[in-house]
Amino acid sequence: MKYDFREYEAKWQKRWEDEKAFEAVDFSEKPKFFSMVEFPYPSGSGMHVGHIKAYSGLEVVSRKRRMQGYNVLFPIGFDAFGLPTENTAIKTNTHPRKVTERNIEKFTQQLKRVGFSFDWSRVVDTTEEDYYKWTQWIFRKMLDNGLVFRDKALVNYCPSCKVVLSNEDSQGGKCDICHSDIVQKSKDVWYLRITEYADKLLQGLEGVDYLPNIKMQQENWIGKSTGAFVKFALKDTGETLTVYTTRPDTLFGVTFMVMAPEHPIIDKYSEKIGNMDAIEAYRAECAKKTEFERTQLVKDKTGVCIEGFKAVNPVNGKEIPVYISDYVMMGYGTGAIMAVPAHDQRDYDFAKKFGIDIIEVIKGGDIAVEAYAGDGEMVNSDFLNGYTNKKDSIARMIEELEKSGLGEGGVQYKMKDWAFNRQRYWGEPIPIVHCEKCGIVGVPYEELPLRLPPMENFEPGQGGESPLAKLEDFVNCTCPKCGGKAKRETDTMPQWAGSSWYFLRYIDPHNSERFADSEKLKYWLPVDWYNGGMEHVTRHMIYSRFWHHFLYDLGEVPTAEPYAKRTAQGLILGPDGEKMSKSKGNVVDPNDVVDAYGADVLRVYVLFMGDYESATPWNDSSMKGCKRFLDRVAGLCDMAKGSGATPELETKFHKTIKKVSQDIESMKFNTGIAAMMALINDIYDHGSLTVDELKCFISLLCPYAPHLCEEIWESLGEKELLSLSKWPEYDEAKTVDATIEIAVQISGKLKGTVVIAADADKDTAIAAAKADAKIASLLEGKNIIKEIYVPGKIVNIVAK
RNA sequence: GCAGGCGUGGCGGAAUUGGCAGACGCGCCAGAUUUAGGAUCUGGUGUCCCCGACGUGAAGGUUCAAGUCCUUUCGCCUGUACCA
Repeated sequence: MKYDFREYEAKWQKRWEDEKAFEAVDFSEKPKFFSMVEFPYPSGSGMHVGHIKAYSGLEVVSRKRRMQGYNVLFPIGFDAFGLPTENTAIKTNTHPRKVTERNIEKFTQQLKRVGFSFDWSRVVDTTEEDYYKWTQWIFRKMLDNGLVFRDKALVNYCPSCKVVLSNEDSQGGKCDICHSDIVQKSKDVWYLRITEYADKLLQGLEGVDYLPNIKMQQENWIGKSTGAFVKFALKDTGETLTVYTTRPDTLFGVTFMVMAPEHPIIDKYSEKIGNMDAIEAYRAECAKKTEFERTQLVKDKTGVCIEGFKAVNPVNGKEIPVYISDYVMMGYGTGAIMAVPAHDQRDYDFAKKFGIDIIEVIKGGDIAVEAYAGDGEMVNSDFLNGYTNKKDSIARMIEELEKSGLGEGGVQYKMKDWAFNRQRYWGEPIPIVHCEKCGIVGVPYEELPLRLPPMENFEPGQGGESPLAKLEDFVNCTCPKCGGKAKRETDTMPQWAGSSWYFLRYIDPHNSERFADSEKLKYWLPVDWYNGGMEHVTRHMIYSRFWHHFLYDLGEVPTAEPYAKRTAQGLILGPDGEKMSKSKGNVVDPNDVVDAYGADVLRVYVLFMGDYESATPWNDSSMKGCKRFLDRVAGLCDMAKGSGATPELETKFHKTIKKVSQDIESMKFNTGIAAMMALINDIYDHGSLTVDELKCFISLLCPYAPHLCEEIWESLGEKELLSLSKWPEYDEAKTVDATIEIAVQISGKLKGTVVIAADADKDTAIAAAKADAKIASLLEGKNIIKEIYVPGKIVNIVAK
């Protein structure tokens, strides 16, 4: 047979679809396997080969599991709300709904051409009303449960485009679109209180099977720290300034305090402050910097000393100055710090610049040169003097603080609450109304979905408001509570919302009563294996784990954790070794590859090109090697006759089945394919194989190159689909060779090899090695000091 | 700065608990076939001073034995929120 993919790829794709070969069955008796890939954002430029690699991993796993008798749910959908679609809509004067439909169609066509075994009956689209109804429903539940609140926040604002920008779109303080200067603007923001779940999210990591680096990234993102809250009296105000510190035991080394420039206490006492002008000027400077810029570590600290009040160190009564500086953020801790310049480099730099005292309280460094952050004996610290273990000194200080009521132990998280509103059209409307009398009122559940109203012009409203603010019919409404006049919230949800629960909708995508049926949830949850990009392992995964934990607490889902296992694929780089991007012109379109080489070659190549978890550059000629491999597979048909096993090949077959099976489970697809290539080389060397062996070979290859394998399977007279037939099994005993070649070393240097029985004992192996003529001559006249035999590997004779 | 990761032939990459470094593929070289190109087939291909020695970013160390373990160091990539 020839590898003539144009003849049959479409044929098999149609047959899989006609026979519903890959549709999951709810409540099947078979063991369930829920494998999920990150659903794509359907962009206008279509898919690139990176998507194909991202999906091919679990595609192969899923196909193998089906052949092993699992009831597999391998779904796909579209995360279709988002800014790029809205921008395309504005630019081309097309409704985002239309743009989305067009893009989804394009993606669907591309995905189907590659022959992915998705369950196409369960496709979800986050922008459909019967999907976002439930996104809004979950949000409403959060509102009812006190997890939604409103607060002021500083946002990146482009005065020219009149839009709020993400940090990503405002790097370097310039707007990504028009390149004008960004300003920091205070704005009302809806928050989800994710910090309430910080501990649960941290503890939940203990029971899940994520790659270790993924787990660590999530732990660091949540960032739990233990320390103490300490109260400093502000003299002449009656106010206390509370700070958070991880090292309360360094309190005797505090020589000044720093507040974030935006700290509200400054405004409260502005009349007492003598240099308010200087402070306002400094604040104006800070407002120009984005958070991104403020967070760049700079040696040269800036700040202003507040004239008007001083703080009192609670442990020694010393009066110390209070500064404002932009290295302190409102968003972490309390927005103010106690500065210990001797033992914190940032405080040290600040103290040096402003000529503030530096008092050593931990011995071990040279504070004339730099801050010392290591451990050591406590000095200059009254009752803490002599402590050498920081755990003890911290505990003692907390004890003292709590006794005197000047502070208490506490924990802090790096993780911030989730800013949940965007001033955009193409997103889920936030189901809230603002009533003059009742305040914030949720839209009643029976009124969901709160539909995105039709609109012509998606340009943002005045002063960076959502486009929806321009629609009076939408904005003006009656309060669900009192029936009086009210206004709707016009902001929409961020893109993260729809993707926070989509795995639940796959389980029951057409349910109109509930987001998913409880029994089905019980059957399918958790997702057994979730694969996606490294860039989503913190934000997306933590957000969706948060939503799931919340639903679990409500009793709506049967598991606390949504994902039992998580892996991540590496990027495909352009042929130039750079990240693929339109602007660099190094993007490879999967359609072009399918046209020229066929879907099977594309599938095999993206998994063979390198380690699945690492970034690998695309290489056209390397892909041709995969084409040659499939040519040779097709060629096996002409060599196959008879049944049973070929003695010369039998062990090789069993070894290959084992290797391919294991490598799929550990996502070492490249070495699994290499094993099949090595086997086919052996078969060609041997010159023939049996029909049974051919069937075994194509069964192993089927998850990778299903079209070709189905075609060969059919040509052998089989009527049922290979994709649903049995995965080959191996006999462990037959994976071992009778004789093996082992290396022989003399004093650790390789000198030759010798063939011995696989089960030979140490004496036999060493005797065989010594019997070798070359080894014998090299050993002549030498004293043998030690003889080592590592079974199946090596003999090492240490001689002098 | 912090966190995570990576350095192996001309290239992508292989190497259980330390046990024959370079599997498999690309590329390259030679031969066969072909009017030529392409395709295909066969053989070869880490380096060198080639019956021997040297080789996994660099330098030390542990060991009978190190790509793998330890120390120091250099370079690169990714994420990032100066986190008190």
